[in-house]
Amino acid sequence: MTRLPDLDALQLLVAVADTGSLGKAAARTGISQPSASARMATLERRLGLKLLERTTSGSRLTGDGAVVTDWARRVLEQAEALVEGAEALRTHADERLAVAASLTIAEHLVPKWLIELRQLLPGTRVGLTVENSHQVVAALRAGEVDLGFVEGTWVPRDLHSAVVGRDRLVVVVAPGHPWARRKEPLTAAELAAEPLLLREPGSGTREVLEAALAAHDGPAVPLIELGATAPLRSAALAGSGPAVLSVLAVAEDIASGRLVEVSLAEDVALRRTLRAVWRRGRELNDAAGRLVQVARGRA
Amino acid sequence: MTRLPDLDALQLLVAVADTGSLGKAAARTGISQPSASARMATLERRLGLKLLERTTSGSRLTGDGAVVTDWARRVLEQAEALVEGAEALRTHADERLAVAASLTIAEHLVPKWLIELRQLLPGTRVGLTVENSHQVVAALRAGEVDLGFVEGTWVPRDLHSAVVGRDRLVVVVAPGHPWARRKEPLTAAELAAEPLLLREPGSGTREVLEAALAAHDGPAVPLIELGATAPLRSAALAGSGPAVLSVLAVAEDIASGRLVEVSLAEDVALRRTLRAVWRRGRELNDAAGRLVQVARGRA
DNA sequence: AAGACCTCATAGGCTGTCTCTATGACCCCG
DNA sequence: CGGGGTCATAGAGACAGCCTATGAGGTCTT
Repeated sequence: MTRLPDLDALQLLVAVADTGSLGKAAARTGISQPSASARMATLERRLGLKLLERTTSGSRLTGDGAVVTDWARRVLEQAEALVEGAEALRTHADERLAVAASLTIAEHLVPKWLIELRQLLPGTRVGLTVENSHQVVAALRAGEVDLGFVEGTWVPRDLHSAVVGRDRLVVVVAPGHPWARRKEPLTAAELAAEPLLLREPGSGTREVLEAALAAHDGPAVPLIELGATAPLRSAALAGSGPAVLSVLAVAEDIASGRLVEVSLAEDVALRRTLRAVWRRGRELNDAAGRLVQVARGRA
Repeated sequence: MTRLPDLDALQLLVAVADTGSLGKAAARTGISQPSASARMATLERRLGLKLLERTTSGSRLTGDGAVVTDWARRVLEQAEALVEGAEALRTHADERLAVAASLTIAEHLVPKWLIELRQLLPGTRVGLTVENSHQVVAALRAGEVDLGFVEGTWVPRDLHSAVVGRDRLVVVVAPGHPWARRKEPLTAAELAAEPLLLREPGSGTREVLEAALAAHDGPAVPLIELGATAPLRSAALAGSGPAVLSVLAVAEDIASGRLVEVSLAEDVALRRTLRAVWRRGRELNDAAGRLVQVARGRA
């Protein structure tokens, strides 16, 4: 089994990289200097790499150390997003700011927003509920949550809303697929005729796709229908066929080349708007307003 | 300080999600069933969430559990990439397949390729050296490595090469920046006139930018010059100004909306090719060939 | 040139956590 | 109404990590 590293050790490594000294890094992470020394030694032993150049005037990263530190930052970023998200889930509705978000937004965006919000308002407790768009609206109307995030074109009349971003559905294929080498954008008619890997009927992404292809006799009978994003992505990676899903779920796969995005002609409209939603009449309190600002990119 | 979770516990959580049983998950991760039970209990306590619905016929995820598991998968993916990368750095040249890669590729792509390669050829040991493009070529010529990965337009005459992908330099700004709301693509002249956040002269990204803007009197005097990608990204996130860096470094920031990519007019050519390179004469062995295939997306 | 100050490493002792095996309680199914 | 599956509890043991105290080495300043 892969012997996984210790997150505390990675955090310490990053601290050393930032401060240039084992002692300062130890202070920053709240442990003693000898412990930090030992911890780094075991990390180095476990990875089998020399990460630090220890001199009497501090510790600098070796070449390998710099590369590993870069990877470590990414691991920690994801871990912190998990912790923030979990905290938001935990403190639910009984705290200062109760938020409900649809699944895509909750999974991919909310944790990062919360990390940023925490820097702006360190004391704020945020509770997060994960629901579908209709449930989010219901929770808002019932006063169970202060703020909601939904995707879709649909605008409820009795609620305020603000656009915080856009989601794009993309058609992705494994690199071996013929579409991976296409130069010309895919037309709506072509996409409508092709059997695809899709989310189940009734899901948000499926509805967007159906609306976009309705004029061309909707999507063809799917190759596979799956109830969640993760297995859909796996199927696409395995080369089962073209999949349609949110760019948020596959951005990194596209960037790294594990999946190829098939460009679409302009007659295929697979965008949907991400909105913050709240109750009319009830003004946004400070925390909610800030969160919307963060989500919009602190305008 | 944020109490970080234990990676082993996250791995166990994912195993429970996959197998549907604490006992099976325990077996899969190589610990006893009671340990698994206790471990999950402490994870739940630490996060303050009920993750599992324990029944006498197995354990299923709760709603919160499903969301946390999704986040956990992302954490683990990054952690495994770190371990794979570290192993490759460690086993260097004294093993079956020695690889040299330039920094951008090594940081962002190689670990994922190695994870995939390991699934295809479990026994293969890969050694990784991180160098700049010129050093990679030198190492190939000297026979120190079997395979290299470089970025750039430049093609050495005495080496074989295969295109494995493309890198794109992007102009990114924090969401509050005026350019974030632009509709029209940015022209080369406009970009050349604007003070930017840049890598230092001589770096690969800087050279590409200079070549692209040479016709318009090069880039303007930079706002800041930084020697690595990570601080450049941080500066951009902080809103210091428009930054120019590889899309690989900021793909997720763009997807999540923390940074906004400014679209560029067609007269700004900021692409560079990623190539696998090897020695003429010396045929690629099985492992090297597979790795190239993986990098190209198993064509 | 020498003391002050910084760096990191080592030693010894302790606490705490995680582990295992063994067992029990519960439920489903035949 | 047993058998086979689930998970929880209990008690003992091992190991890893932490801390304080100290030492050794280098740098900077006076």
